[in-house]
Amino acid sequence: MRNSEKTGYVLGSAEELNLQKTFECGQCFRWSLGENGVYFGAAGDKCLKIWQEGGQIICNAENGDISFWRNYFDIDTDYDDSLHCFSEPQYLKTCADFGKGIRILRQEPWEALCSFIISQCNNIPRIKKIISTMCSVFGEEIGCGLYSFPRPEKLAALSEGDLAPLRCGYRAAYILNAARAVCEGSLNFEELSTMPSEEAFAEVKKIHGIGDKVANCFMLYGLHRMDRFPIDVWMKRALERHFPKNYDPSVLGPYAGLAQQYIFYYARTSEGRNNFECS
DNA sequence: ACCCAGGCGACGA
DNA sequence: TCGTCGCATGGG
Repeated sequence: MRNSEKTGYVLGSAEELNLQKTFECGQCFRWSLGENGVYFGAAGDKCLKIWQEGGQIICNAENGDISFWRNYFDIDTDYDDSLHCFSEPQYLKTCADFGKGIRILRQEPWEALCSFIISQCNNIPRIKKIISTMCSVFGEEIGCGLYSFPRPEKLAALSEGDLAPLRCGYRAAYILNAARAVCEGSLNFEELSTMPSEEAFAEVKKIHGIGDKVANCFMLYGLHRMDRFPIDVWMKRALERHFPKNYDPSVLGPYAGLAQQYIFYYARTSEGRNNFECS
């Protein structure tokens, strides 16, 4: 599996893992496109460089922890298995074809929860900026010029005033509250990951500042619960315009979350006034 | 000036 | 259970 050039490892094919779509579909906020088509970014306290060479995706992990990244990119899941669920309506099929190569990243639970608390009533470039500042101010250096995502223990000890440099407004109180809930044990990621989906959903929503949308995003991206179907303003518009009235996404079964990602990405890309990146 | 952004909680009907 | 509002900030 070892690539002949540099210290790169072959993660998979560009067919099954499309870097541009995966990083820019709105599920994660800490990846950037650098020189020569090389993406660099971080998850938790690990950084990575990753790029396409021919039909293959090659990565270079600073500490060589390849199993972490195979898990992160969900390499062992065959996404084609889900496609038969997305044959109707036609709009969904279009979205799924368009989004082929997107992978639902297995992000660290706290990072996903905190990121999507920040995302509420916010735009993607600004979400990225707030998270980047949060990491550089409260995280540790991890190489590549990047910083780790601050642990809840670190944030729980802070005051709202300490978060002022983030310029995240009213979300600061929600961040601190969630961090404290994690530290006190009232929000336990390991317990949540073993609970039935709806039960875990109700449990997460007990935290002040976490509603339907953030709870679903946390479960989909932070716990890899692929049945969750977050609905934001973009999804709402897409559902109103392109799906039957009172459409029930649970007909998408265990892959509803993946369908949601395809729809969100397609809606933003094809109908979007705003793009994903800063102008 | 006004509107919007991967929302949420409080409040009133 | 439903709609409406303020919340803090920045960009178009």
